[in-house]
Amino acid sequence: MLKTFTQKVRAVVARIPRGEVRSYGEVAKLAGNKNGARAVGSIMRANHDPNFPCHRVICSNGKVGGFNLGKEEKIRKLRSEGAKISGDKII
DNA sequence: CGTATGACGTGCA
DNA sequence: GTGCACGCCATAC
Repeated sequence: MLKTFTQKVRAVVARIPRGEVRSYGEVAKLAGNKNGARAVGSIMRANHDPNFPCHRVICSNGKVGGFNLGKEEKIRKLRSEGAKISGDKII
């Protein structure tokens, strides 16, 4: 039973289809807090699960945002899944 | 409980 | 497009 914001966020991010991306704000909204974009970032940063697709969460402006292993690695993963990226921005 | 920090978002110059 | 200030939320101490 998902009741905490963190758990909901994890569930939402886990549902993101391969090759697709979702902004922190969108995830936060789907999780219940439309203004919890920053909280989502904190949760993602705290998560260390390599099996968790936290790399599919980007900024609302199209930027890839950040990543524990470096944004370059994040971009590489997204590209591997079929996402279109120009520089550090999603197309 | 209060403060500081951070993988954000929006508005404005 | 770029840079800065403010607001928002979760977590660590």
